[in-house]
Amino acid sequence: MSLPKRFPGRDEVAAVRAEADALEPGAEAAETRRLAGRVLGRRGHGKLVFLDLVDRSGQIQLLCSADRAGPVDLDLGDIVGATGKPMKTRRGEPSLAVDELVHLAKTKRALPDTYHGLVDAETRYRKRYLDLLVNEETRRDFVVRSRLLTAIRRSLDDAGFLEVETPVLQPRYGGAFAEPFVTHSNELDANVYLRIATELYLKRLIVGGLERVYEIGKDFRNESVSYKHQPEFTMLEWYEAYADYTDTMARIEELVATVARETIGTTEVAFRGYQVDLAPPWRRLKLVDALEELGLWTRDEDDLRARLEDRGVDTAADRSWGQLVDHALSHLIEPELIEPTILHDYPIELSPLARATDDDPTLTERFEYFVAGMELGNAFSELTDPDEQAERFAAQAGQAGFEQGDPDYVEALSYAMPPTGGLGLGIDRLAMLLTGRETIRDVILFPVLRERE
RNA sequence: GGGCCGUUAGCUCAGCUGGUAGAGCAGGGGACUCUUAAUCCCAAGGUCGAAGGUUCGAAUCCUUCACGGCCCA
Repeated sequence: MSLPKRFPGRDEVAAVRAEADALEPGAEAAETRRLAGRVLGRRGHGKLVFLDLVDRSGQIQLLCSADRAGPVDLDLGDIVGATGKPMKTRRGEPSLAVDELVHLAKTKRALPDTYHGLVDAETRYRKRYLDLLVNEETRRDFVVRSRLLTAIRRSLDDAGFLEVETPVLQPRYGGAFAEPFVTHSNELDANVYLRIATELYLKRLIVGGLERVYEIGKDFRNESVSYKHQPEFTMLEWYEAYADYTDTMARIEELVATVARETIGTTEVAFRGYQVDLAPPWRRLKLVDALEELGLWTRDEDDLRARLEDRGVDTAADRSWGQLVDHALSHLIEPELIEPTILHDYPIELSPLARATDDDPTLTERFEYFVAGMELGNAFSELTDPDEQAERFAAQAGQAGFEQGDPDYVEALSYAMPPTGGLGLGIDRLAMLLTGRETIRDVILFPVLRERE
């Protein structure tokens, strides 16, 4: 027997539920409604059967009496279409009194336990469809993620930004310190890299006069996996001509607060045991002051290494003063930045694409911002001078894990780039914050896992 | 890469110092017209992650491997 290929005129479960909820217990509405979804609960009572029907909008009880809808023959997990009238049971449960129930799809396997849900982390990630089916919170959190992206786009579009797309496959990778994935183009007979950042292409567009651009897309970093790292992750980058990093600070704190209000209805979030308010203004803290407070501000590499070792930090892998500062930042400062904090004015050695500050040529107009001990993103007043950019690249050339240099990008700058404020925001981390999920795997539908067998 | 923990029925979990595998839910059969983890009765369900080893006997002890989780690098 062939099952129906469509079910037109469908109503949303949540809407019908609201309609039914407004009735008096025992009452039934006059209007017919049509619902479709998956049956996740059944309470048989002889010729009266109660089903729990779930669609993306919510859950409602179907009341099927044999004399009205005929016998009910289905398994938990089947997808059905129900036609009937909104009603409220004598016990006050909003329901649909079913006149006709049709099978739209039949399950051939038993669903995971709908009471305990699907708990096993590995199965939840490998078979996300089951996680979504059975765990309402999973469904809810991925809706939040989707709305968050919509809210970001709306905010930036309203502010006059253009959404653009730049290459994922790049002949030369840049814009961040990271290990790339390498692949090969048969046609070009050349290695190409999966992008680690969109930065250098987006700034070419600023040179080209697009003034305000952003891209939301995947970056790829061939590095370790942790609760806040995945090899494939989603990043927002924007670039705004005629703005500096102070303008960017104002824009990001406003954006995050707006997105939070639009997606979860509040700027107050609970994350990793902390309760934080994302509403601006965020705390501003100079990196040098933060280091000084810890007794770690020194320009001397050996001295800094000794002070870090005194605090039990293993610096064996750090091969420069800059790396030591970075290590101090991630191990000793970042975990303490609980309230939303903008940490600014980074050493020039760590910031080859950022413009120097007016007061101190060894520092740059760069900031990173943190919430609940986790970095959300990175931003700066963009270095626009082609000669200085070429020198900065040269200074880093050959150092493992550092910026590779990009002559084509330097050439673009030589056509004059307006002063520009740029920013990156880790979308997955923002999703973690807004959903309260403690691991990035819980906000990425299909996180990386090793292949079985 | 290192340390620790985990892997038993479709799902959630028991299984003691080694004696040959259990429950609840789901799935099968039946009863039941206001239930909501509905209830009740019946029957069924397993390469105990994999491979070796110790032992009369291994889900249990040992070794290696796979996958996952947490922490560290």
